[in-house]
Amino acid sequence: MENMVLESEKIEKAAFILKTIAHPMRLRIIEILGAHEKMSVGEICSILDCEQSLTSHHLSNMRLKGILSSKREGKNIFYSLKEKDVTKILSCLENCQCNMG
Amino acid sequence: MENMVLESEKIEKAAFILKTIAHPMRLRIIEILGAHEKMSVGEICSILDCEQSLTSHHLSNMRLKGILSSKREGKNIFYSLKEKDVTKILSCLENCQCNMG
DNA sequence: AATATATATGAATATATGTTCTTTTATTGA
DNA sequence: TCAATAAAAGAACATATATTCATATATATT
Repeated sequence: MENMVLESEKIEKAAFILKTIAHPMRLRIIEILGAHEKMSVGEICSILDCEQSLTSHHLSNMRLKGILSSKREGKNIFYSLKEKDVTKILSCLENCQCNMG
Repeated sequence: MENMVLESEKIEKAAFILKTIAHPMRLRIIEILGAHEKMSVGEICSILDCEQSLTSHHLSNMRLKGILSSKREGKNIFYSLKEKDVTKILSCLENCQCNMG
């Protein structure tokens, strides 16, 4: 294709990232971490009003896939965005949405 | 949350859109339609080098979910982006990716 | 009307995802 | 060392998604 924005390898990567974040809870997590630098699992749980285990599954899923990083401090484990840039996808969606659906 | 970019209903919507497009073939379709205004199923098939039925499934999936629209002209059915704004998600990804993963 | 072409549709299937519940591991502090 | 707290990990399950194959529908052409 002439005007391709993304070449083939990058398309795969893009799809992978989108798939990883395409879930309401995970988007909220990204939003929270976009605003907070780092946050413990417990704090995230209570903000999202979501069970520990489920929250933890989502968090480690995103960590495994390279979106988040984590660091233990005492009893807590703090998660943060590996690249703040992901939040740009959210603001982008914010703009797109008015017109769509 | 204080600094929320997206409120709750919009988060759901955003997740829905992301989920809908989070697939290599579908991203390519969006890319193509971002560059072409409208294109027939057959043309899309051959550009993607993808089987008719699979292509059609992806296309109607995205149409059902409000990302694409379609219009028959003779034997062909032409698809187009319902909102060109979706392509912004791709360019956004393009920028994000250099740093991620 | 018969045929060819373009596309959609549906069933079948394999695979992936999301969620819940239970158990385990790590850390701290008594 | 024991109990408490924080989080991870794993099994089980339900649900969703992607793909293939076969068939149906719509249009155009003869």
